[in-house]
Amino acid sequence: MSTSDVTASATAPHGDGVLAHTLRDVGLKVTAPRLAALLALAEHPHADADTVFRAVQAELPTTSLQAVYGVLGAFADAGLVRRIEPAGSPALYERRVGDNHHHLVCRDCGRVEDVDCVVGESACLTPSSTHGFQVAEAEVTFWGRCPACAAAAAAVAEPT
Amino acid sequence: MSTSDVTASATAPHGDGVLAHTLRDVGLKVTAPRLAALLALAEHPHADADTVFRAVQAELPTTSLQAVYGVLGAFADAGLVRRIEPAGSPALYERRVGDNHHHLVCRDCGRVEDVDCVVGESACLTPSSTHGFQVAEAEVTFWGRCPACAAAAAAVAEPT
DNA sequence: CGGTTGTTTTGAATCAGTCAAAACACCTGT
DNA sequence: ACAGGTGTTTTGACTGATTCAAAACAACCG
Repeated sequence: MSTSDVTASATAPHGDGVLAHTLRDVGLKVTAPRLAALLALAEHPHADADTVFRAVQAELPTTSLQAVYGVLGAFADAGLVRRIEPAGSPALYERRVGDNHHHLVCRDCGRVEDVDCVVGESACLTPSSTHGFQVAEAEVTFWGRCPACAAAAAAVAEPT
Repeated sequence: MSTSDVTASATAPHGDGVLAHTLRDVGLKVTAPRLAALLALAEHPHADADTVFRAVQAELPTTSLQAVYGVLGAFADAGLVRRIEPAGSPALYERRVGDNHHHLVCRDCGRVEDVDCVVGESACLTPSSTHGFQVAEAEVTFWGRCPACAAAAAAVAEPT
């Protein structure tokens, strides 16, 4: 069985499920590639364009990579997904949005985990000096080593 | 007059000034492109590789872009400069290093300003949940609009 | 069910950065 | 002072991620 059965009705080519409503609610047309991309993002909470592409392609083999870029761009513009770009990685997309959470990134393998805001929204949004900037958002990235990479590094250092 | 007179002595082809010592102190050979790059970074506190390249080229026309990438990479490895990669910009290099400061980035024009750490080093380094990661560093980026872009945006919205 | 508008396909191009080998030059030791 | 070894720079090609543009297509409104 596939991950989602797209039931066609008389008026809605791609069904009327939760995902379809999610799209319509932000004024986007409901298409198969978009539904598949939403599903892919649900399964891969921090996916790059290529990961989404491959997941979408598994269900819809004719989908092009450019379509995925278009879909992800539309999602980001609509506020449906957040786009993050950790140094050294391609852009990642996540559905968890609007809650001011931050990220933990492994320097070795690039793995990303979510972290709730440390010091509360207001402190996060208040730099000591703004240089006259209108500050809209504070983005926090914690860099470190994930458990797997820490274990691998320890094994190399102490090969017994 | 040029920005720096490189005085050749019997033993040191590229002088023995402060910048040369900076390089020797971290075990790097002193070369003209490296001195020029250090100067360029002093004049442009958040410069991308191309900006450094053009500044170096002004003094040393034969310098290649790849040399600049090499120089900046060597500086970063030696801890002489910090490399930041704000989303949507190419990598930027800055000489201010080791003081855990953060950045204010203009969403419109990409301008970058330094900001001292908001809540103190320890709080910055302590996420609420680490998912088992060994956290080494917290990077904070404040996104907003610089004064110039805010004024430009206001002028468009209110064209009178 | 037809038309409009927005989406996807197709194909090409750009930008930032990396890789590799050969020419070169800094620095050490004599 | 000078020659050698090692690290740097040049030269040239190449990759990965993303964007641009035009034509074919499909969702949605009436």
